[in-house]
Amino acid sequence: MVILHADADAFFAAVEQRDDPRMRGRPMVVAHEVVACPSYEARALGIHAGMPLRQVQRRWPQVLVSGYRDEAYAEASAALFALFHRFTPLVEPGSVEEAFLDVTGRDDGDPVGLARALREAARAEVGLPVSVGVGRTKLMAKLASRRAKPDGLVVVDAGLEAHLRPGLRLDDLWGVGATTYEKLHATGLFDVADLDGLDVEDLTFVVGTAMARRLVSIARGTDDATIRLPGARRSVSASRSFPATRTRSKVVAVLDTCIERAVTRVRGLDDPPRLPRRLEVLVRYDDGTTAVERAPLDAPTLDPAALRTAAGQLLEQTAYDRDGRGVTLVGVTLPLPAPA
DNA sequence: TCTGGGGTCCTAGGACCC
DNA sequence: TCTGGGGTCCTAGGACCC
Repeated sequence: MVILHADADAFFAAVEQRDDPRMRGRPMVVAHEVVACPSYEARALGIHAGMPLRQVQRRWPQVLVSGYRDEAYAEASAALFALFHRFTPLVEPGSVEEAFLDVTGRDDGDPVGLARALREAARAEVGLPVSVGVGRTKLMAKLASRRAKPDGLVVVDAGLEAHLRPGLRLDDLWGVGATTYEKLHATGLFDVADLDGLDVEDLTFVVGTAMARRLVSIARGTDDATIRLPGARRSVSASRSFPATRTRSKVVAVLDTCIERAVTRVRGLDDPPRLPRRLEVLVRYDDGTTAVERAPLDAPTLDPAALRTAAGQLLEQTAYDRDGRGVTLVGVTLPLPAPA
């Protein structure tokens, strides 16, 4: 198997730098209140996603700021995926900016040449830097692309894989987050070599069945190289953060905007559009906690007025305006039924 | 340090049916 | 009338990803 992991570098920032010559080579961020994506030049200063924009502007006045241009990102993403599909039909999206490609049998025995061709085409035709990792499994390709960033190419061949695999830290594994690592750590397991000789039953009581199977297959080198083609979208959500507020009209106005955005995106998905049967409202407070309220709709609908009414009721259930905390984000999620 | 604005998948448990 | 076994569907909530 030959798997590529192709990953556009600092995607949102790179699109802005491509389209606006003044941004090129400069520290800049795509942000709205909070940094969503810093350019590599900005990262070099110590700026990272999630920083409040005001803090960035105070400390680094030279940093340029771009707002979001959703349409430009969607277009760039589509161009990227069209390019991926020229190399193979077996493309598994990871996000708008990255994908696994199974190019087994398509590389003329030269995976490096193929990966180079992909990077060059992305640069020439889409105008974006794309890092590529090559490996025998998705995990190895992903590790390789991580090492390749920014704007690089790394190959993990069989020899390097055999060398690397046992020493991989469990919290470096894609799919193992803080919670799972904590459980493994508490059991005395730190790296892949520690899994040697354990089987699924041994690990199930620690991390659950699905994770136990994954870990055992990673330890044995039989982990996943299967490309899963994308199915229909399962949900659409829209949210917006803002400086902490307890003003009801402000919160409701932002929520209404989110509903409009989500409805527009759902309509763009299918024709005729799938109608949500439920609605979720998300509220984040300035103490960092998050509340979600959900309820079935009276009838499946994309009518903004009906959704606003339902969302308003859910918002009231959060008691957002009565407990003294400030609200810093609101959003809606529309879960979508499977296509007919 | 775990943010923002998106998403997916897994698991547990309840409802309902035979 | 009650119990038990088994299957499916749905939802809530958590973990994880970029």
